Amino acid sequence: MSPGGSSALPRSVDVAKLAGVSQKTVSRVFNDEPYVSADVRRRVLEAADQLGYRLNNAARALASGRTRSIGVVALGTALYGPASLLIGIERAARDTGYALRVVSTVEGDPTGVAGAISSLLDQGVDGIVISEPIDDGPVPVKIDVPVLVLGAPPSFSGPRVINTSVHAYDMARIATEHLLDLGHATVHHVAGPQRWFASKDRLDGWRAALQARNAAEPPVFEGDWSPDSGHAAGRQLARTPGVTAIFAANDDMAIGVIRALTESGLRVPEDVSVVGFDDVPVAAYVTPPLTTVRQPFDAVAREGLALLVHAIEKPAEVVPAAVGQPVDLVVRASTAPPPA
Amino acid sequence: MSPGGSSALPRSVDVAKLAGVSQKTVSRVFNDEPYVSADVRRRVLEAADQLGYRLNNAARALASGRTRSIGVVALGTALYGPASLLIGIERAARDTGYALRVVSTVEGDPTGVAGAISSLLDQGVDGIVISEPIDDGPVPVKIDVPVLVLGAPPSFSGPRVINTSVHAYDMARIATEHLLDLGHATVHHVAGPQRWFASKDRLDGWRAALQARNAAEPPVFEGDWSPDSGHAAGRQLARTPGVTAIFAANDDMAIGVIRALTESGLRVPEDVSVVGFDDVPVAAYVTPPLTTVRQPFDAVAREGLALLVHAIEKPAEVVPAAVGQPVDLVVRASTAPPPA
DNA sequence: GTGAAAGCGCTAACAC
DNA sequence: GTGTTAGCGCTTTCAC
Repeated sequence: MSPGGSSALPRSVDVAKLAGVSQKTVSRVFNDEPYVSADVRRRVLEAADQLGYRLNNAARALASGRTRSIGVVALGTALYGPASLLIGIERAARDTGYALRVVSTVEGDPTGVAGAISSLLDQGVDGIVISEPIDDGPVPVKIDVPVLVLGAPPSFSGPRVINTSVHAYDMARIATEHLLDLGHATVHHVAGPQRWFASKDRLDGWRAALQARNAAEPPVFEGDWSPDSGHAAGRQLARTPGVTAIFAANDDMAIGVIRALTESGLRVPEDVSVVGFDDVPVAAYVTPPLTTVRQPFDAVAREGLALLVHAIEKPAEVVPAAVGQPVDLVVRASTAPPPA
Repeated sequence: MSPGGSSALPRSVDVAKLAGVSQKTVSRVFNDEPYVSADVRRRVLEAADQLGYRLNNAARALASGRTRSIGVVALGTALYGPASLLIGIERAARDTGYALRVVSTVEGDPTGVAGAISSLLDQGVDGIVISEPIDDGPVPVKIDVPVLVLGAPPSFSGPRVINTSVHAYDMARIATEHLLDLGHATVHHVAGPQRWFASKDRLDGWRAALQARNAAEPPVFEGDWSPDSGHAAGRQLARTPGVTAIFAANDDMAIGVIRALTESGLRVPEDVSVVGFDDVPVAAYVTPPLTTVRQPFDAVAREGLALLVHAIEKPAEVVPAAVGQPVDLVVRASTAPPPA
């Protein structure tokens, strides 16, 4: 073996030499630029293949000033909603040709979202997605790339911020109306943590539905998305007279609520109806099968990413508004008319 | 506004100028190199802060040949196990100071894992993590960085491949033995897709437990991790005489199985015991609360990442073997002795 | 259609 | 302790 022999990775000059063209031509081929003859293109590709050449992304980023990657601020949780959304973002990003850098906000980290954004900016990204945002106070970071906020009301604003909503508000409203339509006098709500915009949205939707029907607004229970917190709320609700309908802000809490009701001797849906939110895979297989709301994570991610890429690639143009995505109420067996 | 005025991002020379030092000194400060006087360090930091300076990661990567990022090949699914593992990886990576690039293998993509790895290599990573690997055939990519395979037997091998196991084999064995210990003559198994190494491991553990006790090995049902597939298996099992104990390869399928049994008029656990795998959050709140196996995702990710970083930073040294992480059998109410 | 030269913003190796 | 000099491997600009 010659010293340093075959270990060094080939560079575009090596490909150029082998193909008998200039280095610039290799660059043209790898960037799909026009004005390269079919013959030259083929020769370059062949040489590259033979050498095992890969474009050096760092050099490309340095020279062009663009990283071709998007940063995601995710939540460090395996909750069905956030996890599904992250997958949708990954898929959508790949389709647009952007790579993904992911940072999670840590529970209890004082720097929160701002720290995550700062870290992404350090890494170098052309745009940022804030997925399932939580209200973390102001974000004191100078952000010089477009930001997409997925699923939040426009409270998170700025010069280059794009907001899309997952229509959680409408969905919560529809879920609540479903219960009202069945004849329930009012609907109790087990909310998520109020720092999450998703929780606020659902709370507001629930409230709006009650107000539109002049239904009394009972006190809200605030859970933490866990079945455990749903269970705790359910135990209290079971002791509260007149509770016939409950809307939980996610399926896990709904399942906890149902268990607590059942343990207290109440039947679901004969005595109390329960609606969840998310349509987790097991929702159809718990007892009773859960009426819930299905969110179009993939479509939301795809629409949002398209807008973000637009903002990245055409900074001068105005970003079109998000259309929003339709949602489904999935009626199963956990809801029924109130007891006579 | 002066044209092009304040929009350009500051570079390290700008900081150097402002602080009255050389550009190299700025570099030293930002890389925590020794031999910088406290006074100079402070001045540089102040100047940087004033200008809003950030190190340009692309330039750094180009000059140093290291990207300080790790690529993850994830599965494009919100399944609890894979999602939890991904979060664990993100957390562990952040603690080691590496950034994360994520690519998912797409269902039905012919390039599969190889394509994902290739994409990461294009993006530029110092190491690769293959999380929850599936058997995707050979990987015909020349990989010049260390690779960590999380949770697979060493079938995925190569010069710089590190294997760690989540001890799924042992866990499956313990789960099966739990049922045998309760007095069941044998245990039926609802497996995951056999392309997943995780499924194979669990299947092998189950089989080993049966063989060690000379229990008959009933035919295996292969599901796809979904409650739906568990439900289908459960319907068949309900019709099969002599079924008193079932081990499902994940909780979702276990929940589907339980529902099918219940629909067929069988009681869990009085007539049939069911064990799941994962300990999803709702496991304690379904009916009956599910006996299952809890996996130490965070510890597994942390151990694996530590080994990977070791391999990245000390290429010459031998990577120590993975110790493996302890696991828990969580006994709840879905298991009991067989009917008399 | 293709090529030559310049430079992106850093780190590496060495000098002082 | 600090500064100087060369690149890292591309893209950009402009010439032909």
